[in-house]
Amino acid sequence: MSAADGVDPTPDQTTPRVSDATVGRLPVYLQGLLGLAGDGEASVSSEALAEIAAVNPATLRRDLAGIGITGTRGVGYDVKYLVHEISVVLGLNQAWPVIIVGVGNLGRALANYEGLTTQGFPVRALVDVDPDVVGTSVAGVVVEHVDDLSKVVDRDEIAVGVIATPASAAQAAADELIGAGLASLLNFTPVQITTPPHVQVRGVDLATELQILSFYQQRSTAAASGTGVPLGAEHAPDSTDDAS
Amino acid sequence: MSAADGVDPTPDQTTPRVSDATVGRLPVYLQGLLGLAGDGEASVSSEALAEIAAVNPATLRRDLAGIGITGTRGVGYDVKYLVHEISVVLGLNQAWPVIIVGVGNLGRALANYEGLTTQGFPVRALVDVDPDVVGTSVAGVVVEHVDDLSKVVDRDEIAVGVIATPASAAQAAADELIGAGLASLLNFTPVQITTPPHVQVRGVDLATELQILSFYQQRSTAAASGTGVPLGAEHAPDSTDDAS
DNA sequence: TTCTGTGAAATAGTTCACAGCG
DNA sequence: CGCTGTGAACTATTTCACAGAA
Repeated sequence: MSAADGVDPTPDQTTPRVSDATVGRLPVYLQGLLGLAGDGEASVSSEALAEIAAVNPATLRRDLAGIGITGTRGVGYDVKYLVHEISVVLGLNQAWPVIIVGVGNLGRALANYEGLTTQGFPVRALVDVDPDVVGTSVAGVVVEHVDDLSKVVDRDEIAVGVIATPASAAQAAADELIGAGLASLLNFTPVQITTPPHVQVRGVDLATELQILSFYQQRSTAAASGTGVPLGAEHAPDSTDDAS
Repeated sequence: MSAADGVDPTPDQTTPRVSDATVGRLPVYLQGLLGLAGDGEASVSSEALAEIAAVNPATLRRDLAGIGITGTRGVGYDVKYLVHEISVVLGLNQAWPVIIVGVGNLGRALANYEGLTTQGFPVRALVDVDPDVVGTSVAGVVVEHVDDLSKVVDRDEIAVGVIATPASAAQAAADELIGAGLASLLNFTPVQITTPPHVQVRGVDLATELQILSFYQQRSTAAASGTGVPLGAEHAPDSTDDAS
């Protein structure tokens, strides 16, 4: 029983089978490595890089071994080589043009975020529904109408769709992006969008992140002060107000 | 992380020990439940909610049981009750005032994002280093100088610090926030910041998310087209065939 | 000697499957 | 009956610990 789900005459071999957990850490390693490279470091030990990435050294070594990266015993890993290899594994040796749907506050901020372009995700297109916004230029890109989305995706060879619409329009935006042939979406709205299985969606939701922080903060405060109410602010529970 | 390691005279009992995996899903359930509540639904089965949240029903039931939430056999879970209980567990029955450090494009977008305030994370303070920005008003909040950060945190009873500075200033911002007594940080820069163990940091990094998307997109494209180069763009990197 | 690569053990998390309450 | 709550099996991931390459 290979890992394949359904019927697959070609079990694997072509598939190195990198675990999701590993994939999630690769960008962290890469980030740390870029810092080291900037400092002129030629090699790193798994221990040093693990510290930077805040993981266990064994985990790091296993991750690297798992994607076929090998170091030198007694020495460590070659920084430049590592950067290159991880980049290849992540697919960063090529550009992945991005379209942003929804040019409000957030969309505008994203369009202006140069980290995107410099990291290989050039913002090639912006679309919105608002006629007042369509035609304006943001970060050097002219905003087009969302009705032309499919055409635009095709024309600009877009690879990734970013959803920065109001929550109410998120599902529609996703549907259109998928209809245009995209299989990689990044959803900035707080709603869960549903997609066919071949589409990869990742969500970046502020509220979610904050709620998780809130949980841990509450827990640690409670632990510290016995039966703690956090901070100085004492808002008695109750009030489940917005049952919306 | 770092739950009790070695010596702990009081093993637990006070600590319900909710798993990280569960905590990460609670906001998703909550989101789905709010939608159901909005539709006027009075109760849900684990199956229905699991579908909305895209998880296995057993996982959902276990999560809920794990935080002490109980349903009614043969019926399901009471929506309003669930919303309330999850909110309490996440600590959402109180407000967690937020400070944003760095009022650039991103900081401004975050400050204007009303989702924050409506979900119990009011943006109470903004600080920046730029004298041109200090004194201006963004989203109804006057930007103060970062030198006053500690004072501001104290005055406004801030609970969460959001780092929206340029990457180069991220660590310094984190240090100041921690120095001001905060234990919950949300880092929007692409750099890994280091903090003492009692501080919870969560990162929302666009590049990381996109790199992960890139990986999966590349994998699926490769799988689909045999030996695939993705999309129409054919950037043959140099053959990085393994070097093992 | 140092530091990788990896069996093997330990942990964590998921999912099945079903007893049993309402 | 339908659907929860959970033992038990299973799968995934982490971590230890150490053999062995450079």
